[in-house]
Amino acid sequence: MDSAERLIESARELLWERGYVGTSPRAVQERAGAGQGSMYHHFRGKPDLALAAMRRNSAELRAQAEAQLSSGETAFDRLGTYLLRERDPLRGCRVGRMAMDPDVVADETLRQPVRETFDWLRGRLTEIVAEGVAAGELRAGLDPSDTAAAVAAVVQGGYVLARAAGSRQPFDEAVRGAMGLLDAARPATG
Amino acid sequence: MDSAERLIESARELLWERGYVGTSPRAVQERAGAGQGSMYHHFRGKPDLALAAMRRNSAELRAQAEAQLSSGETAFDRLGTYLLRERDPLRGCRVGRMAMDPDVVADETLRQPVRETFDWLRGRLTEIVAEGVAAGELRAGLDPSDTAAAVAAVVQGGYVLARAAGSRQPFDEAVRGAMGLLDAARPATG
DNA sequence: GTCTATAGCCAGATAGAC
DNA sequence: GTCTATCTGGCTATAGAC
Repeated sequence: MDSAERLIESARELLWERGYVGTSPRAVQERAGAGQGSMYHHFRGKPDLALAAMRRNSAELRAQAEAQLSSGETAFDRLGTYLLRERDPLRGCRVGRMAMDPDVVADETLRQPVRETFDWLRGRLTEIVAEGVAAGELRAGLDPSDTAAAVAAVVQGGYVLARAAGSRQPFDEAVRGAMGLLDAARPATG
Repeated sequence: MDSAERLIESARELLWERGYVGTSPRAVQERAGAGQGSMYHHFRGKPDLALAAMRRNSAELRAQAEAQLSSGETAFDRLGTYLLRERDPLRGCRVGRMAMDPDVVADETLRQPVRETFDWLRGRLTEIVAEGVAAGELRAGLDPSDTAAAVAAVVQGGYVLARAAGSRQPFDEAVRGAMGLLDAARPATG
């Protein structure tokens, strides 16, 4: 693994742990075992390196989510696979975390990978809910787009509750709660 | 309003806008129109001032939430009042934001007001869901604690989605989605 | 209570040697 | 490509005068 690669990987980790504001080029270099000169040779500066790291984080998240969202027979199963997948709630979401960072949100370029990731996720969830409704598996009154946003929000909000509590319990409760509500929206049981 | 008061108010605003890591004592002093000496006379340092500001943010949030959670005839109405209350999603939550801050989460003292706020909120929501279930207004299978966590998470996650999108739309969708799912959990309509 | 001075360290970046 | 030197300025805090 060359220097540029190690710098990106280190930036990925630090952005996840400490956010954009809390991550310094110095700290990234140190973790990567690279010097100042190396970093500024490969990247224009902090925003440039962070962008490369964030794009990789986004791609990774999307690949994982897609795997879960396409796994399961029914729409309800696929939503369940996504919601109940094993996560580390106290670590939070490596992409969603960036949305709380003032310097990321203020910069259109830096925000782009974050925006695209969640646009895609909500779109994908919307499709699945719509399939469920079309198949009569979820009640007809359910708005696919709204329901999809709620599902995505439960996961992101679950991270907030878990980190606030210092325990994964609120996260687990929140996703179970979402599953319970989705279950209530099944005509067969509702 | 004296200096100490202005410092706390300025810290409140900056913590909301930029988080703990992104807020410097210098910036707080500048916004408050107070000097170094004044700040370090009234507070031991950055953590001490931040703690005072966070406690006030927590108290304010709790008072607002309690007002909404006690407004409405039925449990379903009270949850609706809470979820659909007017918010500024792009600004995010002044308490939940702190849960994403590494230096806050790492320090038990700083995390305390954040933890207490969400412990209280989830507890309060749990009571309301339990009342709804007991009254036959929400289906019996619904777990009060899990459902409460899901409701709280939708709001916190809605902020993440809105800030990622640069638009309040995903937030509004998420809370409408949550309302739709709660509606599906009413025996009368489900 | 508030001011100014001072301190040591870090952020973020540039320049030029190798 | 990577190194070291250097720069400006901000962070967080302390000390002592007023």
